[in-house]
Amino acid sequence: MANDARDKIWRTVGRIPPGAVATYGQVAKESGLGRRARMVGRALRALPKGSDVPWHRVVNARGEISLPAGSDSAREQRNRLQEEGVEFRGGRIDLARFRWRPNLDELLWGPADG
DNA sequence: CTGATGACTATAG
DNA sequence: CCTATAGCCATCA
Repeated sequence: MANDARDKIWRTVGRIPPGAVATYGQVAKESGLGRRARMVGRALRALPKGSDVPWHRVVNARGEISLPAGSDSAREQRNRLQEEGVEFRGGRIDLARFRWRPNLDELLWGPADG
């Protein structure tokens, strides 16, 4: 169905470990969607209310929360990230330190064996 | 159908 | 740091 891309995105976001963040473009690429970064935002917006998907671990390419400043969702995202140990400096996250590296997961945990 | 919008990004100046 | 431009594409008016 037309929600294939959305499901892929949700699965990819679900793989982001606590304390790490990924960018929209990164999620798109990891999901095999190329440059459709906007689709990622669209998919996250469509998340059901009680979803387990860690949507808060997705930020824009500048390491900032891309939700409307001051919105409940933006505050929730920031709170959750800070609870996980992600640091904000001047409203930004240092992607060099907190960016999710799927490759590193494979190196440490193995490609798919779990 | 057209045109604007948006939880985006890369590049150029 | 900023703005402008171009690419991307589902969704809405």
